[in-house]
Amino acid sequence: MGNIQKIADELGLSTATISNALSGKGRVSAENIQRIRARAQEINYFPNPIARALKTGRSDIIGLVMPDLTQPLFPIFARSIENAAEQSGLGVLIADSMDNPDAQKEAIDRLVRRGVDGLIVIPQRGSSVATTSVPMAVIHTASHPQNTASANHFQGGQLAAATLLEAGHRAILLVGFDPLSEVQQDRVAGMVSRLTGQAEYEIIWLAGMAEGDLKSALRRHSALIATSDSLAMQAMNLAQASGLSVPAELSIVGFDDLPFSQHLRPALTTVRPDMPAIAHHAVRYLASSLEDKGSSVVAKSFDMALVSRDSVARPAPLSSSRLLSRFSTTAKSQPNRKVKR
Amino acid sequence: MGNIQKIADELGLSTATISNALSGKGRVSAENIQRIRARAQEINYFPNPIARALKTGRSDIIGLVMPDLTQPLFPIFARSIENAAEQSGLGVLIADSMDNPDAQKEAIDRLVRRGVDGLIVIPQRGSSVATTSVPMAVIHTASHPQNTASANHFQGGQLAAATLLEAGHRAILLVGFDPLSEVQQDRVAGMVSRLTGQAEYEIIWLAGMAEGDLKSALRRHSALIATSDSLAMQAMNLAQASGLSVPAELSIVGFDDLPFSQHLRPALTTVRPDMPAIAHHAVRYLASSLEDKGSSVVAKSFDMALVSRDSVARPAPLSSSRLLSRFSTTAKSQPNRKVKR
DNA sequence: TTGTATGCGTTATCAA
DNA sequence: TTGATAACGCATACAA
Repeated sequence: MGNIQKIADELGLSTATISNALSGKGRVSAENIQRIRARAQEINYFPNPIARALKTGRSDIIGLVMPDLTQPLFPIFARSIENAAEQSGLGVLIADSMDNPDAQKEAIDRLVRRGVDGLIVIPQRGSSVATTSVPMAVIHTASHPQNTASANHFQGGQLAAATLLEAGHRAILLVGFDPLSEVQQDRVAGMVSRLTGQAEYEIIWLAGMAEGDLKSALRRHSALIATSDSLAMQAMNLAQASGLSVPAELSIVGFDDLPFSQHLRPALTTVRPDMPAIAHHAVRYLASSLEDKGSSVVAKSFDMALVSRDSVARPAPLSSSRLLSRFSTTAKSQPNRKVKR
Repeated sequence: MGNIQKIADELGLSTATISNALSGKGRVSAENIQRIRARAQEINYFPNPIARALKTGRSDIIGLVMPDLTQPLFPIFARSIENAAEQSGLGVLIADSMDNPDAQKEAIDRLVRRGVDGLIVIPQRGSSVATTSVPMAVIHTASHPQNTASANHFQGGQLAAATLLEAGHRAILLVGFDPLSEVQQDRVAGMVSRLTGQAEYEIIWLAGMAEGDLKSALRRHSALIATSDSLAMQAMNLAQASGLSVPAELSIVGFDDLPFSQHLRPALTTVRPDMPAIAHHAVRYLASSLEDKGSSVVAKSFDMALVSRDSVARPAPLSSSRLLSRFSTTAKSQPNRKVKR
């Protein structure tokens, strides 16, 4: 590996000609293009990206900021983004925003100071992102004003609800974690929109809630949709621990299709975001913002898909084991508190 | 944000003086240092990292190559590495090596061509890493010649085994996935070393094996150690599905402390690698290789720690429910096939 | 079609 | 203590 000067000297040409031949931009004789390309191959020459960046003002590196690299969804994001970016000749610099808005701002600044051309940001729950000096694609929810690429969480919620409806369920528990999360809100809103008038439902937010409350809520429904697979797993474990059979007595649908979901017992039916498409669109948006100032790529939301596995079944008839198990438990039967809105 | 020239003009000084004042290297009058620093603050000046990199030959960016960004362990790695790198003023560029040695080589090359100063590589199962033109820290196992920082998988295996021994178990199943994985081999070797002469054990590799085999093996032991939490989860699910109570009838210990492990029922007792320490050491090694040629930092292995949760109990006495449940199952009782070595 | 010259922003050498 | 200047490797405007 040498530099452009070396090739120029070896071939008795000027650096300009080498540069032109290699980039294909300038007009160079076919013969020289041949020789130059061949020589570059031989010495395994690649243009120094730093020098090029200094000259062109573009580093061809984008930054990826995520709330918490520890989240199980992160690898799926990261991989899709890295692949999409690589296809566009872009490198990906990562930063952990530590689940904290100040740290998020800090992380963004660090990346910008490092000279990234653009940013892909997955914001914290409920936070907005300060604008920056470089173009930014934010992956959030369709309802968020800053959003450029997202899963269609609302449609995903509808899909989950429809699945349960079709299986015959008429009393469905909707389990979220944090009502401040716009993603979770959108998912729940989708579920509600599909369920209204078709089935009874109850919404329960787990953040800061006693486990016993979920436990008793479980017994009042024949099916449950959780806003994430992690939540679904917790609910499944709790249900099974308290003697409820899944899916015979309780059907469960999750969200995200996390890696462990297929290994659950029963394997979890879940709603999966189209990460490759989302990542690709976010990267395309950035790339286009870098070319021309009037970024022609518009915000977009990608439909979610049902991954049908084993955690959904038809509800048990009322006279079945479900009732028996109800009586056998010590949990006091409570009046149904349906939440409608 | 401007450049060094701008400050020089505004203050009527030369760029050299500005540079010296800001870096603290050259000798500049205390008064001018004051003025220059103040002005830099005001206009929010930061040195252009690209220009600096071109001049110094260092980008202050390191590359992180992982087998499969989709692995649940990745986020834990990535976060620790990013934090450690940031502390040393280094950025982290990621590349996905797609669980495929060719792609791994490809990923490394891409990163090097992008101008990273060094690399942190977590190699594929069983693969080695070709040497590169930049320093490289590999995170593997202590027994691997290229290793620079690793969890002490052998000691972790011993720790898991000791835990079970202390609880009184004397028939222990060792569950791995892929015998080609050196990490898994080291962990199992540690278990075996601690168990030999103290208890009966059997080793089972799940890759390409029928589920029924694991199922029947489960019934022949009072406890199980899996080489990863994912495996532990699968085993736990299988055990519970076939009527074995955990931990009353089967104790389980996992590895890695993946995020979902605390949400399992029962919460999984597991052996956790000290990721922050490993990451810190790998980064320190790289940083030191960048300073001086004779990298003074030496390879190191970090002890693993037991995370004690609810999946381990004393074994049930022979006359207890364990035997009852044995008789109640259709699984044909098999002669014990103990594997020793 | 090819070559010369300049500049991107910084650091470093050397002279003042 | 400070300043003029060169150099890092490349891309490009312009001259030949």
